[in-house]
Amino acid sequence: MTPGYLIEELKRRGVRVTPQRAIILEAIEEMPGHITAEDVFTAVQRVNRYINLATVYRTLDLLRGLDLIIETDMGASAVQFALRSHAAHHHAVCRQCGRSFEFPDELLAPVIDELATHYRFTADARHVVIFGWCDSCGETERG
Amino acid sequence: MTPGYLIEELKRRGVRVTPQRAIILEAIEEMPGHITAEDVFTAVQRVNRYINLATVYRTLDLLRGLDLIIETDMGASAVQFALRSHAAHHHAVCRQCGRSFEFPDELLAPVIDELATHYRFTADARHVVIFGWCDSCGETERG
DNA sequence: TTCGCAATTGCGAACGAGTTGCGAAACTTG
DNA sequence: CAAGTTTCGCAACTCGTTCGCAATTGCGAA
Repeated sequence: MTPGYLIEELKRRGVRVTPQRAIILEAIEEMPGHITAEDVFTAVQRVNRYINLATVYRTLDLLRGLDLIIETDMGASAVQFALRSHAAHHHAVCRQCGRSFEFPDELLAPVIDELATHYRFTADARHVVIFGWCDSCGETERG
Repeated sequence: MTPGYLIEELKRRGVRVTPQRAIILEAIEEMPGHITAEDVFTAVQRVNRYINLATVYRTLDLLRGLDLIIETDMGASAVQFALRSHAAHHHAVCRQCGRSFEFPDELLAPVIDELATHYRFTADARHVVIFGWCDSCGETERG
C-alpha cells in the first residue's frame, strides 16, 4: 500500500487535510484489518495527545462518505471498519510485538477460490490479516 | 488456547466487553476443567470485590448462548461449566451484515504451512478471520 | 499580506442501548 | 423445611457515539 495514500486521496478530491486529519489518516493506514474508533484514537494519541475523540469519529465519517473505508456494524458494541485498499496486501501480524509482514496474494488465492465456490462467500481478496507469532517472538512465548 | 481468547471472541462478535466481563472471562480461562458459578465468582472476587454474583451468572449465560462454554450438569448441586475448546476452525465474516461463517482448517492449512516454512511466521492456526461479503450482501455491494 | 468566510476543531453535555448491582423471589435437593 | 443455587425486576450506571457551540484554521480573493 502506498504510504500517504489516504492523504493524497483527500487532497485529490479537494477535501481539507488538516494536521489532525493527516495524523489520523496515517494511523489508519498503518493498522491492519478490522479496527475500531478507539483503536485509531489510541494510535493517534501516541503522536499527538491533543487530538479529540470526536475528531476521530468525524474523520472516520468523512472517510466512509468518500468510500475510502467500509464499516461493519455488528450490533451493540463498537463499530468496526476497514480500509478499502487498492493493492492486494495481506498481513501476518505478530500478536506479541505487533509487527506485521506482508505476504503475497498467490498464497491465499486457493483459499479465496474455495470460499467462493463452496461457501458462496466473496472474500476481500485484497486485505486478509492472519495473526500469529513472528520468528523472534515465537521462541519465547507460544499460544 | 490463546490467552484472551474469550475477550477477543466477544469483541469479534460485536458483544460489549465491559470491565466486569473482562475479569470474568479471564478468570474462566485460567480455571481448569469443570467449574461452577461459585468457583468463577470467588476467583473474580479476588480481582474486584464489587462484582456481583448475578453478573457472573449473566456472563455465563451469555457465553453459553455464544457456544463458548458448555453446561455439563452432572446432577451435582451446582451446574458445572467447561470452556468449549473448539477444534481449529476459522471465520469468514461479512463486512456488510456482520454475520460469520465457519470454515474448516484444511482449507487454510497450506497457507499456514507456507507461512511457517517460508516466512518463519507461526500463524494462530486456531482462529483466522477473513473478511468479505456473504452471498446475500455480496449482490448489492462489492469492495 | 491581510481579509472573509466556510470548514474544522475541542470540549463538555447528551444520547440510547446494553449492562450492572442489589435485594428479593424462586427454584432445587437432601 | 432449610440451605444452597439460580433467576428476576428495576433503577442506576456505562459504553460507544453524536451533538451544539464557540474558537480556530485553511485558503482563495483582494
